[in-house]
Amino acid sequence: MNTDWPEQLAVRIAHNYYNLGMTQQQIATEIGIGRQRVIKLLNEARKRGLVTVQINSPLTENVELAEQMTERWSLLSAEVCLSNATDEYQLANQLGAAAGNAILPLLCNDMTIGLGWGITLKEMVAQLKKYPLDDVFVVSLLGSLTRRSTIDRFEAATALAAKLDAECLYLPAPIVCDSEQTRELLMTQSLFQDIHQRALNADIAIVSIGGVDGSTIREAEMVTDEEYQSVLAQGAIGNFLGYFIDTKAQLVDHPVNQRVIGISGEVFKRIPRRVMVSGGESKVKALRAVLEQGLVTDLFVDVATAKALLSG
Amino acid sequence: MNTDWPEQLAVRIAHNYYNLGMTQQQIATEIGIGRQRVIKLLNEARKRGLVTVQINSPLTENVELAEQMTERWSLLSAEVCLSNATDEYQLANQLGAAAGNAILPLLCNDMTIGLGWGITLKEMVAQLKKYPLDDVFVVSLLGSLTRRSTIDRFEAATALAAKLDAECLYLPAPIVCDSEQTRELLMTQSLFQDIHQRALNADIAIVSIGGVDGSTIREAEMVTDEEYQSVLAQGAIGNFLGYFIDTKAQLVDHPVNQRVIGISGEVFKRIPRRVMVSGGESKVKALRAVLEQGLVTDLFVDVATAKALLSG
DNA sequence: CTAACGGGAAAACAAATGTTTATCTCTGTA
DNA sequence: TACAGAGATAAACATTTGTTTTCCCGTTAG
Repeated sequence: MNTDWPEQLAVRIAHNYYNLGMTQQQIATEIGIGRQRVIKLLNEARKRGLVTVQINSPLTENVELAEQMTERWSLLSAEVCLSNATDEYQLANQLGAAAGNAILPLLCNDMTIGLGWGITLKEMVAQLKKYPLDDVFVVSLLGSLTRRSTIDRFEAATALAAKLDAECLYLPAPIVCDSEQTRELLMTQSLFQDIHQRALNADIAIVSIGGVDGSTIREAEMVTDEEYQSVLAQGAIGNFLGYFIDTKAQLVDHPVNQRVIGISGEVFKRIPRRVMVSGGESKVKALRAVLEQGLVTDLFVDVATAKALLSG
Repeated sequence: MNTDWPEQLAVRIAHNYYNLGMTQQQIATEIGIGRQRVIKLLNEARKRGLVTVQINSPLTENVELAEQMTERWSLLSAEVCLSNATDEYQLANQLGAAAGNAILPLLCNDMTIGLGWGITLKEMVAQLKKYPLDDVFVVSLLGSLTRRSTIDRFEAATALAAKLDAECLYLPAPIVCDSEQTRELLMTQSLFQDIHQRALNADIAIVSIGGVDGSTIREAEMVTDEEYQSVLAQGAIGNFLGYFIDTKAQLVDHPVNQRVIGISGEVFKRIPRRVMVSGGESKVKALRAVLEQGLVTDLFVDVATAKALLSG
């Protein structure tokens, strides 16, 4: 395209500049040409691939994946963490460590933090360092009791509140009630209403997602196996904020969803900052659905999950 | 040595900076850290080898070799040219092309140019583009006639003068006289003296060197085979400015050297700019000797020769 | 021969980069 | 609790880098 390209000269300049660290002016005077010629050749050398900058790190890929996701789903931020996890617990642990560090700067005084539920968030909070704030409330976005016990492996709100010196408000209700009637009854209680309202007005929400295999869901005995199979058959691909959702992140039309103590996607969207921390092959479908609907603003996943998400 | 190094952050910054072309300030604000932290991490990333700059060109090596030679022998300039030559002629041709381009900028009006002799210089001059100057003289540094003919394959002064619109002064004498007496006689001629003086006062000299195999020397029948063998036995490793020199670039103590019409190293050194254009395995020893003695200020060689020179 | 054309150099300017200093917050230690 | 030390930010400053404008010179087309 151009006239003849003085490669030897360009190489010499590039070598002096990048390897020897000379200044462009020095190079120009030494060779006896104008400084802007040095600039031009340096730029062209990069355009032509004569000069290449390499970033040698296993983390390089992570950063690139994070950027692609930020771009694709218009996120405020995304972070991909390295993981060699062989089971769900390890993954939650590693993901939690990375997410915890990144989330702290988002928190400040006089904030209300809505918190989800699950092993990932529990792990994240557990690894969080002490970070005292003033006048902060941590509010459960979902019911917090399971059928099995009152103190369980998945509840994170209390622990987070402790780390932040915050007050903890949690919904004294199961995630999925026994019946629609129970749900109605609970929801009319004024205390319950207060807390629920508070959750809706949170400044930031930190949530995870339940995957298609439903391991956590079943372990917690949120629903019976029969119910679970039934809702799956109805098109459920995961559980978000207590509700079973389909590939469009819409609530599955199934009686179980009528008994959930949670908040719907549309209402959830009113919370300005919505951080998703999740990972694992079983959650990819649900994650993608939630992302496509713009339900979250910030995303933390592991490499494998990021790749899976982007490849769809 | 340091505390923990935030590699993920560094990678992210490096990626944004080098691959995406963002400004350091942009990166700092986007991530929410200070600009000098970006600078520090960027620098450290390079120091740690996290970020690598590669120059992808076969010429890269040439430039590096040239720099090493410049450094090692305190040259004003050096250039190494790529060559795939299989014979002496090709090499002279390629070397000449590179040297010619690089030499032109050294020439200017009102200059006296001392010129050596040999196939390399002849080739160089032949490929030179027309470059008219004013009041320039081209002077032979050596006798210019061989035993074989008056117009020969090695004389370059006339051709150079033509390219430069310069006047050509050449020594109407053989390089090596038949006898010491002939030399004495020639040297007393006033015309001869004039030209010789002129050569000594040249502003720039462009010379080559005769190698240890003496191919050119014998082809030109400068000396007889017997004489050549004899001078070799005396320690000659090459021919510089007509004289046979040893590994210290000193004149070999041999009758042939008494019959040479040329100038000695010490006198030659008075010429401020002394450009050597040469190459080939057979010339390495002689070249190194000349370089070690600081006899030249500028050097043009091919890759193979450069490597050989530096490896000694 | 003249008139565009294009590349390169010089100069002036704008922007980015690097450096220094002061200050602040954590951290570990006495 | 008090106190040095490391690491980070902010601000001011010096230097380097990039861009724009203008001019010169050699080339080329008419």
